[in-house]
Amino acid sequence: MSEKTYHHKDLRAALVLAGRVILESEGLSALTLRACARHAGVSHAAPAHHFGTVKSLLSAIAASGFDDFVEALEAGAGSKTAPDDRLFGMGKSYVRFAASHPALYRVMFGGQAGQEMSQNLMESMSKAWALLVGAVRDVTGEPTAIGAAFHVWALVHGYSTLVASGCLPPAIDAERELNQILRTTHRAIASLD
Amino acid sequence: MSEKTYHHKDLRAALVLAGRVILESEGLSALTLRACARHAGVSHAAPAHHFGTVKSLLSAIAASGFDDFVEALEAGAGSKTAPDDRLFGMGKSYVRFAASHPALYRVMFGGQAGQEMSQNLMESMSKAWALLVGAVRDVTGEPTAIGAAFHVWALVHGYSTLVASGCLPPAIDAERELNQILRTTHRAIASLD
DNA sequence: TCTCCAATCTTTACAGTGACAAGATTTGTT
DNA sequence: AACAAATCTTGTCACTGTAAAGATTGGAGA
Repeated sequence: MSEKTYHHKDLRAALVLAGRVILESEGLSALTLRACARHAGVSHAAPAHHFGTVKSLLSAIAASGFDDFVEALEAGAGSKTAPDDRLFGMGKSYVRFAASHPALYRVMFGGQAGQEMSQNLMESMSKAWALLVGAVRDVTGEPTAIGAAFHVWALVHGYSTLVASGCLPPAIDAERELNQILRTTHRAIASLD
Repeated sequence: MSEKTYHHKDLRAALVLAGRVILESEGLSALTLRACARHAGVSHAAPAHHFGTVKSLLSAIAASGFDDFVEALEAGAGSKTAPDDRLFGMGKSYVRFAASHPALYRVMFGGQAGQEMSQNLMESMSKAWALLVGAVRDVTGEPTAIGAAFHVWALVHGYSTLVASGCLPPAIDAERELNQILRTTHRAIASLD
């Protein structure tokens, strides 16, 4: 890789990556266009042509995060065949992802989702949602398990944000509590409704 | 009220109020120390002595939000006597608050809670938590209903953030769905465990 | 192959922001 | 009445987002 070329290759991806690194290491307040530019070794105005506004960069980072998120969910379901096991695996992976990438997770969901989501972001998000609906449908047996899926989503999402924000009350073991909650909810949605 | 006095009275409260107004009307990105100062009719550096850093202002706004939040929860439980009704009322008020103050709600919980919470914020938050634990305890009959309370909290909090972020999937009626979810969870935590 | 154009990056510039320091005004206490 | 502490103002600096104009590159058509 040539060093001092005018830096042509894939700056857009490099900036997104730099943004994610900064996000995890220094927090959201340190995530600036100029910081990403420095991190990528380009001038401070280079990101402009790729992103224009800073919200656009945030949106791209969120989309990138959702891609990894979907991967994690699929890995969580894994090679298991029993619907219950698959849903439990997804739920655990969901929370684990939020816990290990708290700042990213907050960007993914905290960005005024309904407002100005890029098409790319919208798609990545829908993918995760479809994954969840499918897993819940296999458990409940309903043809369209939207209601139950939303129930599960709200539960796991809420648990994740609480954990990612450090709101977990003391004297609660995260893993154990998650198991408990998932089991209870599973019973509730699998039996009736 | 004298007009051109050196502006002595309760600037701190005025700044918090201005911050909340800006937050709801123009969003988080417009919430700056200088904007609050302008809104309150003082110089740009006036907030410094009251808050110092901008995170301090955010923290104060969050605390103020939690105070209103606790009020709303109490009003939601209202004068009802049946534990179930009280919990349901609180849950509905919880979501309604988040839906009608989305930006504020995000500040209340998105602020790296475990990190640098002011003492004031910590207390206001604990108050809401205690309220919830009490209501859940009355429903389940457990002496310490921490687990079940956390379950309910995660559920309602997740639902709220999804609604406040506009992530509600189309073809879902918010009120109706909330009722459904609350009922299902109520059955689950009231029966066993 | 050569030329020219569009995409990409750099340089320069400007308004806003957070934070700090030093000075002005007010309040309260002795 | 006088002094000290609290409160607000003015001035300043580094940093940020954004825009405009100039430099460099890669590729398409001759």
